[in-house]
Amino acid sequence: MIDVKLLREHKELFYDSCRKRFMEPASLDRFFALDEAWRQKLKAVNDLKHHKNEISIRIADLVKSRSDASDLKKDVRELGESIEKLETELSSIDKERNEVVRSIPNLVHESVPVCKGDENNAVVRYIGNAVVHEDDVKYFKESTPDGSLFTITKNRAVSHVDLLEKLGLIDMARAGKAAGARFYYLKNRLVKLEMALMNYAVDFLSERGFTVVEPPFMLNYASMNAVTDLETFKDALYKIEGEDLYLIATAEHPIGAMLKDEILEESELPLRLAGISPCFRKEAGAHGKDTKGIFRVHQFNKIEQFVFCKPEHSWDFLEELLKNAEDFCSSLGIAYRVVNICSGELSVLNAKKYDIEAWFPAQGKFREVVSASNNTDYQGRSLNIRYRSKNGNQIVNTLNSTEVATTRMLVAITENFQQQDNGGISIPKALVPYTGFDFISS
RNA sequence: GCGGGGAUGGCCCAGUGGUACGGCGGCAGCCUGCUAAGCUGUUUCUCUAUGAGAGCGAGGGUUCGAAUCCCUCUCCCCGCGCCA
Repeated sequence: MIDVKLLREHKELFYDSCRKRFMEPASLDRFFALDEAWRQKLKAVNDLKHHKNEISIRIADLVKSRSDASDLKKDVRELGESIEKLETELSSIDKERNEVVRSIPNLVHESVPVCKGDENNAVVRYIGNAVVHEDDVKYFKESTPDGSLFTITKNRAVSHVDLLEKLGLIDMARAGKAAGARFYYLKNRLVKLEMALMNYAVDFLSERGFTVVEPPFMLNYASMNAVTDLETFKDALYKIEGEDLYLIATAEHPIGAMLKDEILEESELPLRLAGISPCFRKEAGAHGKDTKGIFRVHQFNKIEQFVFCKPEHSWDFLEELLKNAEDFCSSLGIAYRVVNICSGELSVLNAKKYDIEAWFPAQGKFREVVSASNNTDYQGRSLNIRYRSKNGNQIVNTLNSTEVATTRMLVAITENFQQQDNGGISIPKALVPYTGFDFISS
């Protein structure tokens, strides 16, 4: 959540941020109305309580000296009733105000392009040498900076669904029968390839100073509500029936919640954590999108980068996390572009977000494979994670970024590394030490 | 799942109905050539702040008054059961 003190003292920052997000500032107006009512009510309640405490102390004296206190007791009982009534009103105002505060989005960073729609995201850079079908050259050039390196081909790459089915590496039909749409069975060498991706990513981040963590795959309501904006995400999260448990949609959730309500030493920061977990998503709003194959699924594995740091370092860390993910893509030989997500498409938590979009030659498109966000102090405040400093306890900043989401990267590899002559898939060199083979054939 | 024990400020810990004791650590100041020691103050949250309110795992209840008594729940420790 946002800093309520900052909101009171610099309301213009928040109205400006709302405008950048193309949101009505209704929640801000509502907050100020409720806050005013709350303060008045609080003052009244505190005055009554003060009075009550004073009388209680007098009663204590009377009781100690064995005198009669029944008149005073009657007064206090009546006071108690007034207090109870006011407190009920106060807590209902407080509850609504807190809900309103939680709906106020993070401040948008000044470097974020102000506009609506993914098509207006700013292209930051393009890296690699994409193989582009001749029909897609126009789109490719429009989607990348001038002078970007690419290779034109006349042969359209086969879709991952067709190729993987043909090679006996996935079974979508039976997954549909057993579990439903957007589930999959991976088979044979594709399983090994996925494990190789995960092992490689874990080693990659370990070498860059990350502590590898396998977290709980479910969280309780309090943790989930603190680590993410549950109102927005409840349609994306699976709830366990009859239990206070939600399946995680990313390791970001349990890693963030890991330090909930803790006070860290300044010397412990920054903390670089690499979470490895399955991710469960309802994809409720994605009807009709990417319905075939394993590009958009209800369950996938992901290695996630997460950083807890001091506020003055978080913008450097956003670049570091992005670099880690970029280097990983590059090392696999996947061409990609980096986009700076525009203000209208940011989540409530984000101050700024970069996506890495890999080149998918069969689709003839750049598609999201990585998302790197700086949530500044927004998530840290909801989680109540602080660190000791000379100026008192301060809220940590949190950042997260995909390192690799396996299913999307398996699709990228399948589309980019398929062999036109023999219909097989070659394995990116960096992964061969992990797979133990360098080719998948029929 | 069953039985027993526990949860108090950043940490440790006292507290059997009268408004949370003491220690450690941190911070500030004093004192000594420096350092250490010592001494003094301070230490959580909220508010319209020379003041007041809240806070003893969470939520209810009894009471003028609850860390303390009662009920429900959570987590941790010990033992039993079950178990990859």
